[in-house]
Amino acid sequence: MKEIKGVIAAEVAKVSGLDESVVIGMLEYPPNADMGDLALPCFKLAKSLRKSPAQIAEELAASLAKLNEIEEAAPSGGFLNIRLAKGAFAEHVVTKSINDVHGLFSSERGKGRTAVVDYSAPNIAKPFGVGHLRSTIIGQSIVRMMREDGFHVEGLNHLGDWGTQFGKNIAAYMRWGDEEKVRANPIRELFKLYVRFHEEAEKDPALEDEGRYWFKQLEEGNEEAIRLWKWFIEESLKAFKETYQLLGVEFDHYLGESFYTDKMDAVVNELREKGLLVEDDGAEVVDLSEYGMPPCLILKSDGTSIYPTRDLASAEYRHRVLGADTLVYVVGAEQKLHFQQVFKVLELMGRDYAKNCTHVAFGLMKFNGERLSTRRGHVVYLEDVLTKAIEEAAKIIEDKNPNLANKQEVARSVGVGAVIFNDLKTYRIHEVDFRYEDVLNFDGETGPYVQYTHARACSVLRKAETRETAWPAGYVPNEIEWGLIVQLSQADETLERAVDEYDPSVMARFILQVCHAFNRFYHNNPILQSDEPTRSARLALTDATRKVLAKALYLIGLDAPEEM
RNA sequence: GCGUCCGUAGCUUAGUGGAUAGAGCGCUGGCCUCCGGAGCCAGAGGUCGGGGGUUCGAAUCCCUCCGGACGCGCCA
Repeated sequence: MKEIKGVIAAEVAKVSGLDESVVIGMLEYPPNADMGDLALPCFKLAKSLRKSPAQIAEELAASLAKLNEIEEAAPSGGFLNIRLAKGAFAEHVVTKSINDVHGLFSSERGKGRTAVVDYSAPNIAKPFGVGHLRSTIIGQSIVRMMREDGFHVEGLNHLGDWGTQFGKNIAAYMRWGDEEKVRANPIRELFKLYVRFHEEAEKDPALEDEGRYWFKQLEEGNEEAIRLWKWFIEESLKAFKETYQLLGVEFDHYLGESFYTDKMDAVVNELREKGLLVEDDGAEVVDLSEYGMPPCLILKSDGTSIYPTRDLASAEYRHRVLGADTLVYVVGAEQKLHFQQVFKVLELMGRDYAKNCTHVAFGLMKFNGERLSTRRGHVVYLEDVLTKAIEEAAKIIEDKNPNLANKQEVARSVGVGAVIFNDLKTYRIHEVDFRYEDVLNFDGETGPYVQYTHARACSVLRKAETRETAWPAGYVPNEIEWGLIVQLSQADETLERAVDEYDPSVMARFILQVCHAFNRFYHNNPILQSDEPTRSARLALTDATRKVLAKALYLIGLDAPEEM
């Protein structure tokens, strides 16, 4: 669609004297399909051209009508409504979908650039709850979409593997821990010990000192402390990786907070040399009052570092070692101020990549309207949620398609897809209230629905018994076929907007639009029983839809089973 | 107190300067001798939180009030 908009805009630019890119931005889709395929509101042009909008629309209509790509251009109350030449456009879109679906989506805008995307970031020895789901799948989708757009992307998992909590973990394990239990169920067992530590510490405050003592031991290299800490990480990571595998999520780097312990001095020294550090209440901070922000804490009053320091060191590492010119952080909205501060400090340090740092914030996840609180032990394990969804999918498969070959694998794809899609279909800033009744409902605008649509297209093509499909030259689509083609043609604009806004929900909504259009087409137009050339055209359109859906589903992290 | 974000149908939401505010769930009623009914079609359901303003045009931009969430140094 970008291409055809360019052609139209060039012509409008020539006649009106406006900038071509401005005209492209003004082109919109009419609210009603019978008005046309594209529309240009001419009201804004009235002032500069000193003519009435209606007159401008009329004049533009006359010159646009001459273009081969346009069937009709009609002025209507200050709007210019444009109908595309359907046959040629359809052939172009369908052919591209079938033979070069990557090209349909992408013009590789990110070519030559490198981005590091930070997502998921669970805490070692803590539950991986539904709350972590958002960062994980939004991040994974952003990684895939940016790669599609031509970026070189390094996906990074910034594990919470350092801090005073590990002193508590060690202390708790030494008092009450059982190696076998931890091995069998590392996260749940370690978390149980952690919760117990807090409970007992209420009665016996001396425990807190014990926790602090063990963290100090850890920092000073006590062998036993380090051995346990490494073991907790190893066991936790094993468990996390199982979940990632279930979700189909991957990382290029696992770099925890501890990785930066020896890389922070350089940052602190540079800040000091540049005169950015000031003493405040015993701590050292960067004053940001000039920019309307509270100071950014760099060293605590006891001289130790804190998370902004770590984030500065890690940004440097991502830029220098990993070669990133673009840094993306998929982290909850509650940390917005923190990232604004860190990015501002990077700017004050003279880092030019500071302007390419983005905090991709998302809203809190609630469970049945309640806030989840790890400390209070109010967690919902993602593992349990996924298991439930997979069981539900298996039940429905048993009911609707009992002869399916690889039921287990498909149930996994569908169950996990339901959970992922339920989350990604909503604008990421909104809070999400996680409810089983919604997640386990497979009707309507859901993961199973879009996967089903893809499987259905595959089924038609299987029955057609043709390997190659192609749009018959000169075939002009009917209204319903056209509706689907117009949807497919918007793949390029969709990817660009989704990447620019770092928002997978843009892609999810595109998928729903394509699915609605395809199912409408499917119900109203016989494919296999049609005469030529209609049969070929409809098969090609089905093939095009299948290819577009498979790609788009991949971009938001869903599998696209051919049967389900 | 200051700052940021959110408020659209019973519920979940799309639309963020253009034409009659679109969907899904739930509810009511149709559609399988036909390519997969996890589907399709139709219906009921809306003071776009309230009020002011800017504009040819406002759900969208500005101001203000109300409701909710989240931040505002020694956790991350």
